[in-house]
Amino acid sequence: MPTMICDTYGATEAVPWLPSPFQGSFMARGRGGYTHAMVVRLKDIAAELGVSVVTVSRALRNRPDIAEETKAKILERVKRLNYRPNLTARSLVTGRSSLIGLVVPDLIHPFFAEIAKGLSAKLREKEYYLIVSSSESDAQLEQDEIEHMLAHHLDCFVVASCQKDPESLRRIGEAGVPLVLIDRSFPRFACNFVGVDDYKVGELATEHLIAQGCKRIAHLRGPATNVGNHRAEGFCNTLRRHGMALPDGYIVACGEAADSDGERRGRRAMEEILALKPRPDGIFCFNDTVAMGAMDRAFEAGVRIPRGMAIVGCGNFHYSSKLQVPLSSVDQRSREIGERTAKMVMTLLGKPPSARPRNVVLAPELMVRASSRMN
Amino acid sequence: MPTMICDTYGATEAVPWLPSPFQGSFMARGRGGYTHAMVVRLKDIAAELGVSVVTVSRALRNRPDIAEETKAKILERVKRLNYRPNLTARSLVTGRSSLIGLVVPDLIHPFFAEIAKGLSAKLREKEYYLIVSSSESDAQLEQDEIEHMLAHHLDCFVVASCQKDPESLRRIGEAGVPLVLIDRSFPRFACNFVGVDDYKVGELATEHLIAQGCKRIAHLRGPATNVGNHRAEGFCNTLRRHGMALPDGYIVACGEAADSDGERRGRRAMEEILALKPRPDGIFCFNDTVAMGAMDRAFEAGVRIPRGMAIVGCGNFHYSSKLQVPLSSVDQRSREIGERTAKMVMTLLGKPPSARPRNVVLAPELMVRASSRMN
DNA sequence: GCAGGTTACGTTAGCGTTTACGAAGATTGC
DNA sequence: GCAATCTTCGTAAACGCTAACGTAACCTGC
Repeated sequence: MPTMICDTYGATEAVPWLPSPFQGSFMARGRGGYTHAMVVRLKDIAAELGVSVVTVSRALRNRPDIAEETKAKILERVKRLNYRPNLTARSLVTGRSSLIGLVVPDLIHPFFAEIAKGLSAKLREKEYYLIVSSSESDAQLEQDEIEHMLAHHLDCFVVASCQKDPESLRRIGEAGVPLVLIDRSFPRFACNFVGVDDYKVGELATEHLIAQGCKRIAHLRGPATNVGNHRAEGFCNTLRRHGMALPDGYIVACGEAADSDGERRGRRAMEEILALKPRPDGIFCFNDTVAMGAMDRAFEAGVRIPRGMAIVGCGNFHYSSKLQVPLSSVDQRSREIGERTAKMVMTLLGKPPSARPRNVVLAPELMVRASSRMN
Repeated sequence: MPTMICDTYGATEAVPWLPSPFQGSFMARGRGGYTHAMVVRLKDIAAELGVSVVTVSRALRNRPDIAEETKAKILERVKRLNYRPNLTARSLVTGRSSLIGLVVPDLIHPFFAEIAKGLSAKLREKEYYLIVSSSESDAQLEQDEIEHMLAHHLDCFVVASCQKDPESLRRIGEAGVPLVLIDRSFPRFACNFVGVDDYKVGELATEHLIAQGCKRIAHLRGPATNVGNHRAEGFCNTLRRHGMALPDGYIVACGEAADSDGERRGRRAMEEILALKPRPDGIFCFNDTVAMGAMDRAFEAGVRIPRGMAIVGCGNFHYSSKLQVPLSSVDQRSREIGERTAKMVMTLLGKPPSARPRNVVLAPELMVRASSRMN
């Protein structure tokens, strides 16, 4: 009975829509829906106290031009009646919604989940909220999502884009909404950006493998985006700087290598690697999922890790340290990306949209584990 | 240089706020902010075509009382001018925001991340959006978040609550907003609910351990919430049904056992287990994180898994299958919870808030892996 | 005692959209 | 051919809030 569904579970007693503590002095919100709940408005409080709506509004927003005494009286009533300002209405007149849009390729991916968490935590302090959308690494879907979210008049967009071409992202700017790209940037598209230096990622991993004594280092590379390209460039240049060879077939493309697919692609890539002669003794993988698949396949072929082949991944996913052979990995500083993004968003909200784009580029950090530790 | 931050990265060419395709026929949005972008309104389209605002609105909402010819003309212009309805304004008058609030204890936790993803995917189809908040398993924070989110006039709340007492959740209902609890319910609080049958979770895991030949089964139990209690009850009753003993010390409490903490608590719990005589030969753990910590500690003590001790976790986290000894785990059907929740939310939106609460209870599914497979 | 300032409010006019209602013109029925 | 309907549109009012301005009342200072 794998999908049994029942409809009686737990206690079924009273409905949670209890009668309100205040006695129905305010009636339902007219036309909109069926809402029979009592929603307190500025008008209600004003009427009760015999002051004007604006005065109540002033008290709530802590404006200077109101007597302390009146303010106290109003705030007391506000609290007692459990008044909540209608942010929708406020938004309509102020032009700010206190909502930030976050679009990422995959919400489950620990990297993006962590960013979302960091971002959300920081924004909360300023009473901003996050509208999230997972684009499933689908460029068209991402585009549609952004288009729809624009209608909600968000104050800022944060996007880890999977577009090939940033053209559709311009529309965000055209709508007058600030945009922060995270993790992924575009070659000829100047834009606020928070992420890690991916060139350094490649450099760091490769330097490490060289330091561990690897002589023939291969790279399972990612897609032809900025991220994939920069990591590959870092890899190549580091080899060159050390005067090391980069034979044909030492760079295997794994494509998108999204979470679900990465392992399979890693396995296939490793098969190509295993067929090489001489066989590489160090592998820098585009991400940890690819690395996991590659490692699995190497095990099956009887390769011992790290002695027979050292492996370094990328992303420092949560489970990487818990694998059979804990995986060395370049950390992407996701938490900090989230927090720094929040900070950037907050400053952006105060600036006119024409301001010069800002970049925050974090240095990656290598976590050395058993999969590449030689001593 | 662990935190190097630079400010020059990638190309810096043009600002993304390009001049709009339409020639400034509509000016900036007045008072609100500094937005110099041109936002097209109903009024603008109406003026261009010499019709009234309402007519344009009718065309956009596909109302019947409009001539096909006029509609076509309007829609063409709408498309050409790249008009987007202002959902904030619409929301103010209709009383619906097309926004759903999701509050979970931890966004990074794969279980909740998956729910968020499933929910978001289904809601997207109906052009609803998700406002998320991570409560960090802090009851007070959760309460504050909900309170703030209420001000945004969301259409529905989806909450995996970490309250001890559901009292604060009533306020959602009082505000006239539907509420769906997920994963966690409350004893005397009737409310819409989507989740897994936690009693069955305990039953399933315990039955399995018994079937594998375990004679002395212990439980590392979770918090004293519905979830923790139901799993423990399922565990106890199954043992009883099979006439098996449950000696003192065979149930060890691990408390909240949130993601970061769970491993540590698992380790500590396992220490208590290891001290028991006779030592248990099967452990049902509250969740996979606890199981991981427990397993680690057991390894250190030289226990062989599953022969010396079989272990079953709960949650079927992504990494559980990739551990040194792949962990058996009761799957929580997170993806389906997300999708079913979306479905419930959608039906709730059409109903008056007084409707009788509905329960969707999914059957858990056991994933048997090496940590408990005896044959 | 009065110009000039300050303090503490109220009045008015929106924000961009939808709903309710009304009215002109076209169409129908007999 | 005229009342009754249907079709297609417009006008007015509202949703809950805030910005801008106005205006009493009260303070100064000399």
